[in-house]
Amino acid sequence: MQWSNLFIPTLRETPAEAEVPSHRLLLRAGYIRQLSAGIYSYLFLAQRSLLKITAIVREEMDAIGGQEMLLPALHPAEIWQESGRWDVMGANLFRLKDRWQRDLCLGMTHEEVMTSIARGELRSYKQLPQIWYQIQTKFRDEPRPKSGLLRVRQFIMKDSYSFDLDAAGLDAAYDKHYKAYCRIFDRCGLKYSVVEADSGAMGGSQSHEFMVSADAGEDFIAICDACGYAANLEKAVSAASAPAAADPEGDLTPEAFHTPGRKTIAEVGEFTGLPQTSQMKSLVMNADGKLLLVMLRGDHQLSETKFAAATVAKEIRQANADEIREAFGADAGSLGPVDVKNLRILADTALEGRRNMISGANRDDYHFRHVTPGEDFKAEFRDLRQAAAGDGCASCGAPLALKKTIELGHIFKLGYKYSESMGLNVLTAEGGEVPVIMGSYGIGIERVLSCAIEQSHDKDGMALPAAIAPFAVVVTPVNANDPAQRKAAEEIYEGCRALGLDALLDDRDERPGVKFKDADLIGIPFRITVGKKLAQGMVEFVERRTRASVDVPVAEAAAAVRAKCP
RNA sequence: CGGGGCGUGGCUCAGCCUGGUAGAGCGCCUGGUUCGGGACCAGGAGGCCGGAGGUUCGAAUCCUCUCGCCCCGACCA
Repeated sequence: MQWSNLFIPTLRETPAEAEVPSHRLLLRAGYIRQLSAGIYSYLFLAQRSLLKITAIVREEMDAIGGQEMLLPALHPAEIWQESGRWDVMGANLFRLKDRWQRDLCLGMTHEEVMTSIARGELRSYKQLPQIWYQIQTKFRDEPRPKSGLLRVRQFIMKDSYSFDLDAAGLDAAYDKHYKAYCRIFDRCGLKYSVVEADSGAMGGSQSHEFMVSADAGEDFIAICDACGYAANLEKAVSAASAPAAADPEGDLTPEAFHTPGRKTIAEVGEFTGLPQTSQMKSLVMNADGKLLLVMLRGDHQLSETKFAAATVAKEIRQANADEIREAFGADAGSLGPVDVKNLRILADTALEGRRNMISGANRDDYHFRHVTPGEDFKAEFRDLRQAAAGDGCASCGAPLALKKTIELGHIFKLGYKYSESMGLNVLTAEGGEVPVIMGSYGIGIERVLSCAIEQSHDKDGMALPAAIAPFAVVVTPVNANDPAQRKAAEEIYEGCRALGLDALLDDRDERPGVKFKDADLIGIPFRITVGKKLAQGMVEFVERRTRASVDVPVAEAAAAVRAKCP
């Protein structure tokens, strides 16, 4: 294509609203324009890139036997009510009414629709297994859209669903997806980690996330460089670091002492001269309306995900000040586990075996010293804390690192959640009726592009992987008014096209600086510059990422690009 | 939902405190000179200052309300 005919609205300056690199560059490079908060128009360049990404996704999904469909974005409330998610999803679900005042919503995922198709049609084990997928626009009324295309209210997602007779079948479908996702992200030129994840509201037993490390991300993962263990921070298991000070020996009795105005762990630590690791943190939680006391080491943080899993509660939150006062007779800041009779107490495993620690005394402005978990109070010991940087890896003991990441893809073993709630059953060989076991697998298409930019950019712009760049190569005559340059550039451009390359001819009557800057900005991986060396029959072949430049004869330029592209 | 910030030509911003009906740079259009990393000269187009109401002889500027956008936190497959 000829640049002079195209709509590529590059900006010299960064629009004020953009903060993260991918957002800045998508705007500056003329890929996207914002219509409203979290809602973007994808212009020519973005669309080309997204089409390349979806083509790769399609190829790999088809390769594992996936069958592409396209399902409605507009759903009747009934199917969401059946699965129970009409209520669970709350304000995140876009809801609307039709002219008859019937409730509808815009699909945020498609488990319900897929299951409703399957239950009408899948009747026999002989029809299993199935993998169905689609590439569809999804809608989520995010409380806080942000960071360009990273968190938006309308986005494209590849979602697939597997239907199997039994757990072994689900394992196989899950494994196929796992491998297909690796191939997809490899082909897209991304560096990523696969981590164990919480299956959360989706239900189900096993789940992995495909994460790209980036400062713009909003998820944390814990990762062990030594053995490869990696998990979402919500779920990561670790060996707690050693306490900073040894516990006092002996079978000591809790002893109250006055701590006027000392409420936080840090304040009590300063007051007692003891490190945070010698203290216990008492958190009061409300799980489905019941209060629980949670004990953690002073320097640890509660993982609400682990807590929710331990209590099997649907709704958890921190208890409010009134609830705390009523149950403990003291305010937060002076709470502790000693003599707590009527509440269930959960304690983190890092407290198991510790002795003679500090805790609140359930009396304002008093704490206890010499509190021994298991002796001075009874508790159920569970892994409840969030892993911290420097904790030991649970598998090999090497220190864990925390990384900020963007979630690109997520695969779930759903189990029977939807087949049971929505009545998707098949007959077995024995003639009995059993629910179908399902899996659900998503990829955020725009996030692939955003992550590629986050991973591959410099001060001049994007440096996209060739597989997903809107064009593979741009042919740039330095002086568009020089007939010889023009002719050579056109020949090379046609040569590239003949070799099946997506080529762009920068035929604009602009100064060379402008053309180079724009080419760098929009991230075309290769550039052929037709300039003064044309007199010797040579042109320059420049690689965007490395800036490496080699002179090649005009007749060989197209082939040189071809050799570098996937 | 809590906290903070911002809405002035396509973009970046000044003007607002101390009211007198709008500016710069970039971009855009025309002509000319240029042509290897965002050229130069000359001429030109483009803004009811987010919206509504109020104060005032007079509001981009002061007051009230409202809408929108961004950031931090909470929340979040």
